[in-house]
Amino acid sequence: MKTVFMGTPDFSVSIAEALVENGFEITAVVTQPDKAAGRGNKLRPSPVKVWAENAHISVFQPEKVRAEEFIDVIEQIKPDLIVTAAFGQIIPKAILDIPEFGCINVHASLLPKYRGASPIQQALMDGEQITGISLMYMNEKMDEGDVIISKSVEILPEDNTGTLFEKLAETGKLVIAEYAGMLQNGKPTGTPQDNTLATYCKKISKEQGNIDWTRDCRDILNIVRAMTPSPGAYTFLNGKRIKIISARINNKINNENENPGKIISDNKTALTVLCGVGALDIVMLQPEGKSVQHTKDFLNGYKLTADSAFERNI
RNA sequence: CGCGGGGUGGAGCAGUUGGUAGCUCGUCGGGCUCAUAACCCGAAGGUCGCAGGUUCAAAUCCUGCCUCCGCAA
Repeated sequence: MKTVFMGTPDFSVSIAEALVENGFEITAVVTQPDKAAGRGNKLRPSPVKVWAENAHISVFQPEKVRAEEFIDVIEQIKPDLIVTAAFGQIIPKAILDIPEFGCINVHASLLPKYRGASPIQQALMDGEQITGISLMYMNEKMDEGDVIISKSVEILPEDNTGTLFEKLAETGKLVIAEYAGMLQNGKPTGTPQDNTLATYCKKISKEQGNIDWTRDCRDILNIVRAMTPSPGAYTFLNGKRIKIISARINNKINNENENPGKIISDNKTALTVLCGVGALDIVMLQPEGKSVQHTKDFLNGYKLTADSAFERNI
């Protein structure tokens, strides 16, 4: 099965690996152009590009896949199948019509819920307890095509975007394997989505990680989970930015608080922050310029005072 | 050349008018206790990121490099 793979981040790499493991012949990989990123603004290739180069697969990085020249490229390759996973661009009909087995997309949610750019983060932010992987045929709309396989994944209270990402990547591999099996009987058929149940998620922004301590502790915890490990949930202490990596609901404080953000600590092991409703026990955090550390270690070197409090702005 | 912070015993930090290093936690041993993650006593553990330079003397000053991290894009 001559396949063209399109994807960009680590999640896509897992899917690409699964394709190879299941006997798909990836003849070309399409990924986003290198961008100046990170410290020093150096050009960084996407994870998928790195993977493809190591596997000696030719890489295409079109600025826009709808460009004529790129469509010509795909026509020349004449793939039997195109697979996308977190690619980041809508594929034009001219390309969708090329492969005999169609264009399929691996999406990290149980469609029709969470169509769009950040299904994993949004599910966590909403406090969902279940999500999953959907394998679907692509059409010209975003994540609206017929679903071929849908596999659910449980979200645990301690999950964050990082851990859920890994679980979904694993599940994605299983889905690919299942799909490979279905191909034995010809082109699989999909089931149309119920558009009335559809929900959408936008790309998340860094500003969403700026913790508003006046909110309910459950909401704040969900934001922390959704924003970790990247781009991170943060707050400020004495003008210094501190990332909250993980936290737990403090089950001794359930009431509304007058001074959200206030820190209650024994300066030894516990660091509790009052929220609008309830409170959170910080488990791991990361001070500006420092590495991730346990609350206990943080308290060891940073002595708090009785009126220490987290603030929303500097 | 985007801006900035840091690399000191296992961990988190202090120590920059230069004089071979200190705190808290942890670890190990002992004690107290019905018991303890609590308390008391004691011990081990560091060529202060690397390489040069200045100096009688550098963790502390200068130069170069490596490396970790925050912000911005």
